[in-house]
Amino acid sequence: MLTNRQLQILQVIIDDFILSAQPVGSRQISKKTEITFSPATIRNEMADLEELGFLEKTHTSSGRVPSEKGYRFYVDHLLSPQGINSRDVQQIQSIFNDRLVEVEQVIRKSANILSDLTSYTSILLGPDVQRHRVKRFSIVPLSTDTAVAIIVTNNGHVENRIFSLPPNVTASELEKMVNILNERLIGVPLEEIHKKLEAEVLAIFQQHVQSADEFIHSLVTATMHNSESKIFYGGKTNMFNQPEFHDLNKVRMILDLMETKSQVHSLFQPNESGIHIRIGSENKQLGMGDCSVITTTYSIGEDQQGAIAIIGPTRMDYRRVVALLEIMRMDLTQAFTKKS
Amino acid sequence: MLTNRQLQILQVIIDDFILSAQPVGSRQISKKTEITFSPATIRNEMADLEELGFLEKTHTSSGRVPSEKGYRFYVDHLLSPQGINSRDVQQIQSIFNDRLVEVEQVIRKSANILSDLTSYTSILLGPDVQRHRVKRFSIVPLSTDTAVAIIVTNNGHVENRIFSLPPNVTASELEKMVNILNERLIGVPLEEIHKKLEAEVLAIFQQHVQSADEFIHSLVTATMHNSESKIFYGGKTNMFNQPEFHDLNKVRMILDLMETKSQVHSLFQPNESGIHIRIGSENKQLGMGDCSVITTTYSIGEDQQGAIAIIGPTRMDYRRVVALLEIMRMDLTQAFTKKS
DNA sequence: ATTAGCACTCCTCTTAGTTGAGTGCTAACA
DNA sequence: TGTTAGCACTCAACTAAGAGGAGTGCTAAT
Repeated sequence: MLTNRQLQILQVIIDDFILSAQPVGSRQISKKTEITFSPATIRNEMADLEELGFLEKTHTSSGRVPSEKGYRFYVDHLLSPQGINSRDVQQIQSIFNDRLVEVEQVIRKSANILSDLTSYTSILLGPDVQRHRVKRFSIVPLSTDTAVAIIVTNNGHVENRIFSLPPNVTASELEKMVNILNERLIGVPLEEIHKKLEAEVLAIFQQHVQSADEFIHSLVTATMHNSESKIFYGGKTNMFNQPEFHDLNKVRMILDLMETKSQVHSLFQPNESGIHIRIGSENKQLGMGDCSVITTTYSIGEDQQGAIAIIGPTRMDYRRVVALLEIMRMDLTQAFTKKS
Repeated sequence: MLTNRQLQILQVIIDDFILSAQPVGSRQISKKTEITFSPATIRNEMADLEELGFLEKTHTSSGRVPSEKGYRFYVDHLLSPQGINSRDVQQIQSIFNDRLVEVEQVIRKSANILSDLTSYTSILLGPDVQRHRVKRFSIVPLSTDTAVAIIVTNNGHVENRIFSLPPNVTASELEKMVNILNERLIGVPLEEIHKKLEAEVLAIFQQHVQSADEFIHSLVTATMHNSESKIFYGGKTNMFNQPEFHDLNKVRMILDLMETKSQVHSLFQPNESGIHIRIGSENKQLGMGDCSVITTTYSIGEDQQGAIAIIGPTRMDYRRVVALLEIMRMDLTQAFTKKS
């Protein structure tokens, strides 16, 4: 167990390092007003903290730098909630000033504001389209053998996909099919459409139209690989400001990661609420060893969730980011549930 | 006017520099098999070429490096067309192997292959949606005061926008209006919809429904700010490989530029066909002073165009890129006009 | 007109020395 | 016994000087 003095010193060191990005020495610490003991004492304590694994040295005669374990302890035990500057709060509120109707717009703006306020990179996940429910299904023929299927969801999201039409489908048949589809699919979540098509709709189609098999098959392939939730970025190049990312290779790795949808999705905790922090090597993605990721979720309507991630160096201003995410999460949730 | 020997030397220097990124000296040139004269002679010629502005030195006793004027001369007069490796051609053809129905998919894949083959960054512009023509217009109400307007175009593209519904619009009124809209708008290019709405449709609406004004107004604002042509990127971080971009700030500028739609659009020549090359400071965009941009266009259907840009260092392999773009442009044009 | 030879330039790399921030340890002190 | 002053030691960062080498420009010979 750490003594109070050790806790205090650890806190001061991490707070200082987060600001300066420089190894912090005993003399520097002793100058802080809240520190009443001498550099020598501090050196002894630091040696102990290092032995316990909370601090590291970059070389034998350098100041101390927090280790991952140090950061972990810091965020778990030393992170007193921070009040946020009212100017910042105002800026967040400004997202909702101009009555943006579309969810996308709000999220896009949120991403930018978050990256501005943190000076890190933000990634926001929009609502999980797979869980939207069908509001209307329509089919618009384009040529003799192709048509576009359009699904409007309860949230006003529109999915569309071109698919190939079996030969010799008449207009009246098509109309009939669209009617059946609407009867059967309204209220069904997108992720279940293809099951529903095969389980129920196929049988009905077979009674009414020719080439039902092919038709359903076409529709199933068209609706199967439906889009995942959309990804919005803010401040993609903000990490260039951080001294720890002055290395081109690191930056490249992270930028490449952000171009890959599956990798981006892997940054988020599956469905858990609250704020999650992953520090350094706790991130398993290639090239994220020097990053910390703070994630949280927000609600959209009744049963849908979006997610927020902030990516920064391990030397991230955890306190500030956590506070900002807390506000953002609440504001977004409020904005999106009030409405629908 | 340059002598033949000067032309030959200029060509060799640029070809060599494009490959090596190192200033090239007289001895190095004299070793090439096609060069029959001595280093001293070459030095004299180089001094002349420098005086004429085609070459530069990085310092008094360094080898020569092409100047922008040198590159310009090179691409204008020394760029013999290059046959492309059959393996590369094959890879380009592979885009069209698997019958991708959707234009977007083809373009996305093209962007990736282009950046792979060139090892530069590629940007592709999809068709100019504004010039698509309305195939079907429909409106799906979401709540009492909002609805989503959906426009399917002749190419199977789907535009949709949420707009606010005037109070007290009945379902039958809505149906009536959609019918009128379809009668009047089918075949109209998206860019002209709002004009048409105000000029023709408004008058008709006024005869049939209440609150026609508001309704049209809502629709106009919804269709006014329609999406520009979609942008597809390939190899965004490829520039990290180029030694001239080992400077974080340069890279950052370019990456930031690529995040800004208007900036990206400014990279493209307005509508001119053929292949265009802008070298170094011929690019007016901030941070593009060390880049060259090669652009061209391809056709989609009868009257629509997409565009391709390759961004690399001024020390770009112009010959190869031009040859690749030529092929790509033709293949895309062919693929997209055959179909529709 | 071409080229060999040579002095000169200037980048790059290495080595050595200096400085300064910071540590660990010992001994003195309250 | 916990705290602190003092001091020797370490090591990164900076500076200066020198060696090596690639390349040039000029002159004179071919």
